[in-house]
Amino acid sequence: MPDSAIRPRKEFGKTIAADITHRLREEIIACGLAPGEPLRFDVLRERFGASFTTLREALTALAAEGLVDAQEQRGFRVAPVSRQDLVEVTDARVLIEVELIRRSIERGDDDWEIAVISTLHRLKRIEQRDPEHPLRDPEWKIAHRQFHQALVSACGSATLLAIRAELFDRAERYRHLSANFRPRPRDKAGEHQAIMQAAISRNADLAVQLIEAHIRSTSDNVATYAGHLLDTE
Amino acid sequence: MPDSAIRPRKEFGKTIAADITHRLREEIIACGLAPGEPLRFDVLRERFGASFTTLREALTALAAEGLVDAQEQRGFRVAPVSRQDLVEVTDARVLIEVELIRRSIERGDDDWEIAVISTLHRLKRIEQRDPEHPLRDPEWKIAHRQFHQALVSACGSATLLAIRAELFDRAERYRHLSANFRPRPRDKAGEHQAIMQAAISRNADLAVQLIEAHIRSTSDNVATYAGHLLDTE
DNA sequence: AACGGTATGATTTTCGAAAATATGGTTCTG
DNA sequence: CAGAACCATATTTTCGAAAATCATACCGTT
Repeated sequence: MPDSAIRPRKEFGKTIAADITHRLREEIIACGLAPGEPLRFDVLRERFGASFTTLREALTALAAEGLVDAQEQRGFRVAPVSRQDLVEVTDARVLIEVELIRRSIERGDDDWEIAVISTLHRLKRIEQRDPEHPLRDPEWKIAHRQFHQALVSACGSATLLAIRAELFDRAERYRHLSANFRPRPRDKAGEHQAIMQAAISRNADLAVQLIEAHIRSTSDNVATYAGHLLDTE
Repeated sequence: MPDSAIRPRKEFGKTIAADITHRLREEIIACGLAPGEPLRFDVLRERFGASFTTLREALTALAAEGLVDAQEQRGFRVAPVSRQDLVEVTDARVLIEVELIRRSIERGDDDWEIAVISTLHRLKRIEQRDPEHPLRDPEWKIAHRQFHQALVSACGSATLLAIRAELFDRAERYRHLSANFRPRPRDKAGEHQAIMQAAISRNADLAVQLIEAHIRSTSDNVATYAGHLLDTE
C-alpha cells in the first residue's frame, strides 16, 4: 500500500508532535535557530506545517529539556546561551559522565565492548572520508553521539542516561556555536581512540581522566572561539 | 476590581497549562493518581476543567520530568513504579545531592546559613504541632522540601538544582507510596537537625555522610513497607 | 515636553469539533 | 474450536477559529 504517500511527515515518531519535537531539537542544537531567537507561532507554523497546538506541545517538551525558554504569556524563544550556562553544563556533564563511565567499565559485558569498538570504528571511517568540518556532517554527528552513548551504555541506570543525554545535547549546541569560528578541529580522533582503549582494557581511572579532559577541552574551545557570542545576555 | 471572580483558576502560574501541570504533578506525587493508572482525557477534562489541548501540554511536560509515561497513539498514564526505578532514583539522588551539599558548604554565605536554619526551624514547628503523619500535611511537605532545597541552594548551579528537584519529586512519590503502610515515622527530626548542624559548622564530610544515610534509609523504608506494590510491573 | 491612560494591532493561549488511530467484539473460515 | 478479518465503538491526536493577553502608538492633560 502506498500509505507513505498519504501520510505527510512522521519520520521519527508515531505522532506529529513527537516528530516536530525531534526536528526542532535538531535545529536548535545545530544553531539553525539562533540562541535567544523568539519562536513565533506564525513562523513555526509555516516552517513545520503544523498547528498551534501541536507546536505548543513540542515547545513545551523542549522547554523541559532546557533547549527552549518558555516565557509565560509572552511565548517561547530558543534558550539563550551564556558563559555561566556553558560552565554549568560542562560541570554537570563531568560529574555525571565520569560516574557512568566508571560503572560501565565495571559492568560492561561483551556486547558493550563490541558496541564501543564498532561505534568508534564507524566514527573513524566517516572522519577519514571527510576530515574537514565534522559538525557539518549529520552522519558524523550521529556517529559521534553514538560512540559516547555506547561508552556509558552499560552503567545500568536509565535515569542517569536520560539526564546525560539532555546535557550532551545542550553541550552540542555550544560546539556548533563555535564551529564557525574555530580554525581547525583538534585531534579528536586520537582522543576517542585513547578513551576506547582505556575503557576496553578496564582502566577506569585512565578512562575517567581522558573523558574529563575531553569534555573540558571541548568546553574551553567554545569559550575561546565563541566567547564573543556568550556576552550578549 | 473583582477580576479574581472572573478568572476561573490560575493559582500557580500565569497560564492555565502551567497551573494544570502543577496540580497534576502534586497529585501524582501524592499518589492521588496511582502509578500506572491510565490518564484518560475525558476523566481529566472533568476533573481539571480544561480542554484536550491544555491537558496534553501539561502531560507532555510531566512526561519530560519522568512522572508521566507517554505511549504514542495510546495516550498517557501515570509513570509506573518498580524496584529498579526506586534504586535508580535513590542512586542518582545520592550522586548529585552529595556533590551539591559539598559545593554549598564550600560556597554558602550568611544568607545560606540563615535559610538553612530558618527552614529547619519551620519544619520542626510543624512537626511539634502534629507529629503523626507528616506526609499527610501539605505544610509539612512544603517545609520539608524547602529545608532540603535550602541545604543545596548555594551550590551555584541552576542546572544541577533543576535535575535535583526532579529527582526529589520522583523520590517523594515513593515516600507517599509507603506512607500508608509504614507503622510509624522514624526520627526524621533528629536527622534533619544533625544535617543542619554539620552543614552550618562546615563539616562537609559529615554532612555528606548524613545526607547519604538519610536518602538511603528513606529508600530502604519504602522498599520494606511498600515492597508489595513494586512488583506488579 | 513629560506623563498617564487608552485604543489598536500583534501574538499567544484556549477551546471544542473533526480526523486519525486503537480497541474489543463478532462473524466467517479452515 | 482456533484464528484471521472485519466492523463498531472508544480514545487519542490534530486542526483552525475564537478568546485572552501583551506591546505599541496615540491622545489629552498637566
